[in-house]
Amino acid sequence: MLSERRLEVLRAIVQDYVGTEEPVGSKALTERHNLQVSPATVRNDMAVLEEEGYIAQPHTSAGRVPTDKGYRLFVDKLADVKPLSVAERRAIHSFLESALDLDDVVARTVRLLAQLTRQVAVVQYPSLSRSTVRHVELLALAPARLMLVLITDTGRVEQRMVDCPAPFGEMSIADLRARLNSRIVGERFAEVPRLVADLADSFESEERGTVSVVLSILLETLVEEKEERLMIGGTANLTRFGQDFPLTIRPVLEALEEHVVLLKLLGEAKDPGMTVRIGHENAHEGLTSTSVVSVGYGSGGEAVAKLGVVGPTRMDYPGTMGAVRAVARYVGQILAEN
Amino acid sequence: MLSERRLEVLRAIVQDYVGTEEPVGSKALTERHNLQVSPATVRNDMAVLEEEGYIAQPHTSAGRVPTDKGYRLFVDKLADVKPLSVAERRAIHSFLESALDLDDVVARTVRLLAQLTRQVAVVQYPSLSRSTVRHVELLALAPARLMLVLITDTGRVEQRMVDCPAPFGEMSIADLRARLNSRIVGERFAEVPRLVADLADSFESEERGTVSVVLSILLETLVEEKEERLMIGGTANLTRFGQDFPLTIRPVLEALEEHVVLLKLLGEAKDPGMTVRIGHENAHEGLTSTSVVSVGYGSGGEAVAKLGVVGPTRMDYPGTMGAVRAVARYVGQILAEN
DNA sequence: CCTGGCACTCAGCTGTGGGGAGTGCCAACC
DNA sequence: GGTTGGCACTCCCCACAGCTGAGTGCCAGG
Repeated sequence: MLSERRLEVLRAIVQDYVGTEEPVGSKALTERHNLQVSPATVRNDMAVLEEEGYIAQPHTSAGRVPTDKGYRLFVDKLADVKPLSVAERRAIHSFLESALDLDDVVARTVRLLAQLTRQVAVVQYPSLSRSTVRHVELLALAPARLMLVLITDTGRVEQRMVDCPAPFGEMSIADLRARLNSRIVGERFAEVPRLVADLADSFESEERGTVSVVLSILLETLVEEKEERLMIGGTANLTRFGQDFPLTIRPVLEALEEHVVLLKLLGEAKDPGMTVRIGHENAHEGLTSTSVVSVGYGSGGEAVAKLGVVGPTRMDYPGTMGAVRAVARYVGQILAEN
Repeated sequence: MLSERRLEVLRAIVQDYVGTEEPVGSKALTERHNLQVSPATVRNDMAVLEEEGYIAQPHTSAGRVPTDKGYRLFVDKLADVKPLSVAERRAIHSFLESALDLDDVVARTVRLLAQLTRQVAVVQYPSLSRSTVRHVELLALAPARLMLVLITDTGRVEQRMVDCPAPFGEMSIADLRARLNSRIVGERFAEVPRLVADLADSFESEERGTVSVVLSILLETLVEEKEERLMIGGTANLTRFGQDFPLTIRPVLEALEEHVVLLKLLGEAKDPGMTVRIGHENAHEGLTSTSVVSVGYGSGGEAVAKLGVVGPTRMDYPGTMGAVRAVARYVGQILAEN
């Protein structure tokens, strides 16, 4: 167990390093934080912190830099989430409020997060399976072609083409639409497979083919991990990373383009509150020098999706966490209002 | 007017520079291209080309680099679009064919373009105003709240919330929906304002408020330049740019995040065929060291939107143009099939 | 356990000196 | 007039060396 003062030294190192982006030495520390001890004492503390793996030296005769483990301790024990100012909160709310539709809400959220944190923002669309059904529409496009449109309570709209095995009548489509809607509107999408399981049985045999195709497409649309979408932004902030650049930025940009990777990353964050994954805690190797701060958001008590930011491990954790949390709250509110 | 051989020299310079990313000298030129003349002659030609502004030296005693004007001449007169191989075309088609919906088509197109050209890809969603109406849906969400859903023949779906001045009956909604659809389905969105202008008049006065709110939201959705959306990808390719990096990459990433800027950029390309804007020809200052190759795509004869790539002025123009054109064609086909 | 002192380390900057690729110019040649 | 080989010149780039200074580890004394 580290003494109180050593923790204080670690905190000071993290803060200074985040601020200056340069290894911090013992003398500078005592000058900028009133630790009430001499540089020599701090040096001893640093030696201990280094031995325990919380900090490291880029090379001999350089200052110290926090390790992933050091940031972890900082985040868990030493840092408080920094709440946003009233002005910031107001700005967030009014910016999100004027969104036109869900795409716009998501797009604005991304911009907002990127701007507030000065990092890369990632916002997942509300998951279908965790939303409820607002409406299902079936449109006849051609004699044997339908369009299936799903609308959720969070405003998300998904459409799919359906190629039917045989032509269908206008009446039977209307009938199917009505029956589908009466069964599932207001229900959670996760329940839909159960609710429509026997729907085909109640149709005449010549229509059953069409009905079952429609249903299978409907169910396909709901397959978890296929239905999830996200939007990213603020990649220009990556240029503030550091100097060496194909080495740092490239893999990150590549990882960000792989939405599947990002979705998995967000999915792994099981913590009901905020999750911070630091450096090597991220499984994906392109992201081992970044940290990911994520949190669920939702209109009611329960999260319908996640959002967060990706930035260098050397980031302002309290500020970032504050911004992420605040934005998540307001997005939830906005979704609830629609 | 430049002699035949001087043009040949320019072409050789462009090709070599694009290949090596290094200023090209007279000796290397004569070795790699059989120009049938000595380096000294090439040097004389280069001096002329430089005087005319087609090439430049980064510093005395260095090789030559094409200027924007040089690339312009190369693209206009010296380069042929390089068609893709059969295998590539087949891959494009099968990759796009398995798309589920419009979002997926656009997303796949972006990936494809980015991969083929190894540059940043930009794909605009089919413009609403240049599409035709497939269906309009009105859903009652609350006593005085509607959701308006527009579906185009290109598969694009837009939704908007409508807050009505007064509660409405289920019947009147069905009525409005039916009348709206019968007027505009199959028509081009651009015609919609004209077609619905007098629709409110035919309703009872107590419903007229709701109807006109719905119509105004409908029209608002169609306002050009507000309805346009796009998707970008392949930003990781920016890291192949060069060495100095906040200076080159940063403004480009920033410009790319400004979708408004990109839309304007694409909109400016009036050429019915392919448009290439080189370096300073791009109005936006973040993009003065990039070239933009764009082309319209569409299901029928006429373009419903544009797509293209953004890359360094030092890019493989023939190859890029070939890829952009091919992808645009296949996207058009896929849209037509839906 | 804290502190001042001291020797040591080493990244980063600066300055110097070739090496080499490339140029411009000129005189000769076809 | 266009083309060519020769030649002096320019200047970027790189490698090497020396210096500086921030920072460290260790130790002896408080």
